[in-house]
Amino acid sequence: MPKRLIKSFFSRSVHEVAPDLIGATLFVNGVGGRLVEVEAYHHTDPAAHSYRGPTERNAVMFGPPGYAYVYRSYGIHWCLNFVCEPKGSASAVLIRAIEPTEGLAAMRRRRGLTEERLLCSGPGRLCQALGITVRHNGLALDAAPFELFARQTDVEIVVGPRIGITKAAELPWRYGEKGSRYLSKPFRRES
DNA sequence: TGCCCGATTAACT
DNA sequence: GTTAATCGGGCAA
Repeated sequence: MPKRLIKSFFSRSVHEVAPDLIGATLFVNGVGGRLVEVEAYHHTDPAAHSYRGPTERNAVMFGPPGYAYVYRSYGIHWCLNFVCEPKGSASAVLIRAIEPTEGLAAMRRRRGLTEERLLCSGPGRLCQALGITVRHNGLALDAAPFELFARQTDVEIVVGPRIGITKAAELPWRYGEKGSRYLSKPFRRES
């Protein structure tokens, strides 16, 4: 029986939570799969939305851990984050890619695609496939429509610089499952 | 108020 | 490899 992730799981440093999320499973209304790629955003990090202090958009990041922070990216896409650390530290993990296992038909309908590998391989793509929008902003991760379970087997984790940012771009705060076909982009070294 | 640009994606060449 | 799509946050004026 898989172990459900509860709020205490998220009440730690983003740098501990992020690698621990690789191999965990996420479902939204029963649709989802294995997390294979995430990135850590710390409040002292110039690339983090919380870096310049609280605003209407990032308010959830300043609340307690174990909640979803959803924001619009490039005016088009939605991106899903998990708030971590003690309340007020305003740090979060961005979910970047999922290996789809449940609800493939619903994902294909939402994405208008048939190719499985591209269904959830990117932060905007996975939100579209799982039906995540701003309606999910601020919802608890241990209650419906979310279901989040710890990984049950060991995984090999690779680390690298984060994608698509200009500030603090050199920090190796991107985590992925070694060799996964569902990554948004390959990691430079997989050894 | 106006302007710039981003934790992106897909459709181009 | 390049670029358009599209919108709200953040900051200058």
